This record gives sequence, structure tokens and C-alpha cells, in this order.
Amino acid sequence: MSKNTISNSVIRRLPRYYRFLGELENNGYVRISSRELAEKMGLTASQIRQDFNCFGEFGQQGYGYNVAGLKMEIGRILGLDNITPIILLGAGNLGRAIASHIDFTSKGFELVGIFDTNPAVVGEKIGDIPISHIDDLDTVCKIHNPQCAILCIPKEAASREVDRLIDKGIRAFWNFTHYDLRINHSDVSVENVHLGDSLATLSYRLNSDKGTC
Amino acid sequence: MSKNTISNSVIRRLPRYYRFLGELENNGYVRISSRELAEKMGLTASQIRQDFNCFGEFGQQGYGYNVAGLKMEIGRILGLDNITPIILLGAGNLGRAIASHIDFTSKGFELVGIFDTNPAVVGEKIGDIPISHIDDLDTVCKIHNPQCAILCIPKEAASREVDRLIDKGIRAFWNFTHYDLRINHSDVSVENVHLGDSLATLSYRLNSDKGTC
DNA sequence: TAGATTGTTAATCGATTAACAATC
DNA sequence: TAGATTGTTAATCGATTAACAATC
Repeated sequence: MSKNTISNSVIRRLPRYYRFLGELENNGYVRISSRELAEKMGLTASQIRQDFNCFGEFGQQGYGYNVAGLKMEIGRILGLDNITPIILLGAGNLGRAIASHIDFTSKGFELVGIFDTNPAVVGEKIGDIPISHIDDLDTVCKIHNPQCAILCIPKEAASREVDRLIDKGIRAFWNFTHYDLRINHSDVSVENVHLGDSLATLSYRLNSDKGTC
Repeated sequence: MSKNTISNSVIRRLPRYYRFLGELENNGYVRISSRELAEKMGLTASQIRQDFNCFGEFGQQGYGYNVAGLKMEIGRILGLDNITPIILLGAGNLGRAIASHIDFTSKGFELVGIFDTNPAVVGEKIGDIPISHIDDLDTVCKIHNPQCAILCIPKEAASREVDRLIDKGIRAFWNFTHYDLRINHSDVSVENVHLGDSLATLSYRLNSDKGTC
């Protein structure tokens, strides 16, 4: 734990910077100023400079930022150069979609195991990863040492498995369930993806002009 | 547009309130105080009271809030009682998972059409909704009048379709693509779900202790 | 050098928390 | 009534924006 830790707002912007810089690079940009990047991303130049300066001095006065260099730095900050083994719990339609849709490598992960309890699907493969029974968790963990788990299982199953996963060395959860992960271990991270909540905010926006604040 | 519009931070908390109140109701709670709810949700009582007071006075001094009543009010604020027709573009593995995994009705929507360009999947059904060719968009829109579209198509396809969708009456997008929706029409809402960005923040957390701010 | 643009400090804005009078 | 808890105002905290000296 350093002086002051990086704020959540900044962290959430990093992947988006990384994506935009990748596109700029693909479009042949060599340098870019904070002002120009701000315009493209719909941010302010100030915010961009503030964000980057949390991590170092990546620019050059009078010139701006080197696109490829800056992209690499942010990739490094995100830890994308350090591949972490990750497992997926739940091979229902959401789990399957995550397993096949997400480009794990470019996000700093390698999918090393998929688990389910349904004997009908155990043994099937998704991509080149076989679906294991949850009882084989120990074996897979011993071989691959995953540090991260994706939860695409029912809420009750999640509440049962989480402690065991932490015992097996899982230090981060990508949580698609509605189970409210309250981790006592302070060194375990949780990223919640509540798709239903996300959709409900759209319902609000389509029906709003209730209330003022 | 009223005096001051409700802040995004508040809107994002509404679905979570709604979920927790539903659970409390299922567990037999009749009343709850802001203090007790705060404890259960990991918020402060102040924040909860501030949030609710954007929309009205739902509590009673000395008593707290009626669980069922408050849940109903928040449901109404979210517009869940007003079902909006919604269409899905893209029947790849993510689109399919969304179509079958999400409980649209409880989120204020009804899925009325699924579109793809791949002739191999057109005609198939997901649940009881047939996959139509994107060329049949007009027909389906005329029948069902969807107000919302889910984008599970490639980035380039999204950039092509968005304007046409707005012309056809779409007023909200649930965007799973990396296409950066910049809507000129001020009355169109966008909810971005960048799953890759979400996963990348976990990579950051697993590799961090870079930088301070 | 002159012009541009950073890194960084200061000012502003907004959101969260604390406090308390009103009241059930 | 006395105790509890709201609704709401004021205080605090944090994040965003503006400004500008440093410097490439």
C-alpha cells in the first residue's frame, strides 16, 4: 500500500485509454496531445494528464505523447503483460458465452479450467477447454494455480463456493451472480457485473422525469 | 427536464435497492430503517435517505420504510411496470446468452425480435423468438415498435446500423460492442457494457501497486 | 528562439457523510 | 409521552477542471 492508492474512477478509465490508443496506433498515429485525445474520447485534457500522472511522466512538453509508448505503459500498468490463470464456474449459456466471446489473452488472462455440476455437460469442451466437475477443482487448481475465478453460477452455488476458492488461492472474482460478495480477506478483489441492473437503468432512462435532486 | 436531474450515481444504485428490498420482502421483512438497510448493503444511512428523497418521501419518522411499499415505489421509478419492447442485434454466442439468460420482463422489457446477417442462423429460434435477417428490421419495427436495441454485433456493423435504428424509433441502446456510440440526438440513451474493460480492471488489481495519486 | 504542450498546483464542482430539528 | 427515525440542511471529502510555470 503506497501513499495514496489510485482511485477507482481512474482505474476504470485505463482500459478505455488502452483501447483508444490501440486504435490510434492502428490508424497510423505516432504522437497525440492530451487535447486531441480528450476530444476523441469525450474527456478533458486536464483529466487525461492527471490520470497519466498517477503513474509517471509519459509525455514530453511541447510534443505530447508517443502513442505506441503510452499504450505500452498503460498495458503494463494494467498488468496485461503478466498472464494470470483464470477459471470459470458455470457452463450455462452465460458462462459459455463468456468462455468463447472474451479474448482472455489480450486482457491479461488465460482460461485454464471450466467447471459445472451438471453431469450432462461435464466432459464437453468449450474451445479447447474441457468442462470439469466442480469436485475436480482441487486437481485443476494444483496443476494451473488460477488466481482469478469467473462466477457464472446460481447465487446459492456462489455463496457455497467462494470461501473454498479463496482457500485454493483465488485472489480475484469476476462476479456475474447476484450473490453479494463480502470478502473478509482484504487482499481479494471483486469486480461485479450486474447485467440486470445495467438493463434496468435503461428502463429508468426510457421512463424517467421522475424526481429532482 | 426538471430543476436538477438525478445524478448517475443515484440511478445506478436504484436497481440494487430494488433487489435488496425484494430479498428482504421474501425473507418476511415488513419494515426497515435506513440504518439497517445501510448495514446490509454496505452503504451509509445518510446516503440511502438522500437517494430516496430525490423521488419523494417514502418513509415515516420513528418507523422507517415499509419494505413492500418502498420496493414498489422504486420499481415504478425504474419504470419496471411499463414494459418496453426491445430487439437484439447479433445472435452470436454473446447475443444468444443475453437472449436466454436475462429476465427481460422483470427489468421492464419484452424481447420482440432477434436479428443477424448470417443466413445459417436466420430462421432458428432462441426461446420462442425467431432470428430474423437484418433486412427484415422494418417489418418487425412496424409490428412491435421497439424503443430499445441490444448491440451484440461487431463494431463495424454497429457503426452502420445505429443511425438507421434511431430513425426507426430506437431511443436507447444496450451496447456490448466497442463502438463508441456518440449520439447527436440528445434524447437517446446509451448504456455501455464493456466486458473486456471490466476484466482488465481485475488484471490491474491483481498486478497493482503501481503509482500513487 | 518561439510555439506547443506537458506536469502540477489551485479552484471548482459534485457527491457523500454528518448533524439535527421535525414528527411519527 | 419518550424513543426512534425520517427528511433536510450543513460540513466534508474527493474528483474534475482550470490555470500556469516548466520545458521540450
